[in-house]
Amino acid sequence: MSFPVTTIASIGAHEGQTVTLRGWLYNLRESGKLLFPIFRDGTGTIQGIVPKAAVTPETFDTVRNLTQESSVIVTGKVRADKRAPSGYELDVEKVEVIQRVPEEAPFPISLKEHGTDFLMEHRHLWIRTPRQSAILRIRAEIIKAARDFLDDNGFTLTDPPILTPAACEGTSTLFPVDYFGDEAFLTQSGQLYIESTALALGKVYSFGPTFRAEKSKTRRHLTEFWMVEPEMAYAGLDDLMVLAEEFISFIVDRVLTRRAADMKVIGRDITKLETIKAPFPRLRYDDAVAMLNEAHAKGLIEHPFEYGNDFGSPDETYLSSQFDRPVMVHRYPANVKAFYMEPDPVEPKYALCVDVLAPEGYGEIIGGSQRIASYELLKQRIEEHKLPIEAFQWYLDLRRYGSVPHSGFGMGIERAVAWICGLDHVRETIPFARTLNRMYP
RNA sequence: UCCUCAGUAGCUCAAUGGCAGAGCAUUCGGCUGUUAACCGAAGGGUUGUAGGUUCGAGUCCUACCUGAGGAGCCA
Repeated sequence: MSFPVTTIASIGAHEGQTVTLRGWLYNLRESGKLLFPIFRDGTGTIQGIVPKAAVTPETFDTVRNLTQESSVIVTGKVRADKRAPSGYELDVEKVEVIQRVPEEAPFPISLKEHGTDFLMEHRHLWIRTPRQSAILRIRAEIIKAARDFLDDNGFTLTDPPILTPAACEGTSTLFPVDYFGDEAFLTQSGQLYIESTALALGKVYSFGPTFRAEKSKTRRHLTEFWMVEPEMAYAGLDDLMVLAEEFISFIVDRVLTRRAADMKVIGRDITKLETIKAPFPRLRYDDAVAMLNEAHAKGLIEHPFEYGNDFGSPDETYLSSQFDRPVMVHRYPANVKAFYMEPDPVEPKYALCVDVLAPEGYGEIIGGSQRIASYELLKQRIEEHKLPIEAFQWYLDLRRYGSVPHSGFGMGIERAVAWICGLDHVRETIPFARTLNRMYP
């Protein structure tokens, strides 16, 4: 006799029915002749109950001798129970053991606390725990939401190359790779390439991995991370800021709607996300500097801010803490920003750029700008930054043939996930984080 | 690259310069409603590496290794 195979996430639809679950033993508690095995199947966890009097001696012994993370196929009857955290329990009738974890080499991740190094060393197993699984499901939802938003708003996915001949921006440190005897680099941004696809297709985006060889050791940095980068032809900075705030609002709303159970598992305070609705506050760089100076005068931030610099991490944290939703800081001094950014026609010392700072101290999650449309100005900027002009001829072509105002931004997926999940480090936002000191597993 | 901190049982951590300890995990026993269950017992150690000071070093000193947090840089 067989029963429908179901998932724990949808177990409520089978109340009163006998179902089969395929998963693993998460934990086992025992009270005399009662066993309480907790099963997980990748969609959630559910507690089973096995009274000695209700099953065969063989089934009772099998369950009693199960070890953490042994793989099992369980058949039982779904019963609503107020005592259960999820509202349901499983009256176990039959257990088939697929592989029993031997006790002399037990599953390393216990239910107690572990240190960061140990957990990262066992990341391939750590991801089985409820909290980590929930984060990975939320990450998937954020990516899907980002892509759905762009797909449904007329953007075409265009994949830029990952192997590139030279630095896109000439600033970040790149990972070199041997390319049949020549030197190539892993991409640090698809932007220059999607500028060209935007002039071909109008509105485009890329979604893919990005590599930075900088020796950053902070909670906000990975050497390999994922970015989503929309780019729009015939669009200026104001259009870009509207896109950014609607994009983020959509993603947050989608996560709150579809991943509420996972947000509960990780203990995220969602009242801090329910306020995330467009429009977002807009703050000129100069006004942000004024806020920082005022904060320093009141002793709220340690170091005085020197006009003309880019914001440091403590500065971003202070600025974002002043708002209940992401704040868009725009029009930075052109000389601290990338060579390709369009100067403000009103005051050319400012760049038509925007950084979106996430609330709660999560820092910059989006950086974007209107791109220089003029051939002469772009050529001049490339020369000023001492970039190899030959490598940028194709990029200059975009300004030779039908140049138009165009704009785009990049959003770091891991920083967005860290913010939305309320995590204290981006290493938990991706299945296998690549950091300065870690390549294993 | 710089600054700060850490490294002791499988894991998380104690130990005034004076016998190497606890909780969890594992094994055994007990408990019919447990929620990181609880109670009892057992096994489990080259104190990151190398050198030094000392009657005596997990503890003090020097160098190195590994990791963490932060700065810079960035998303």
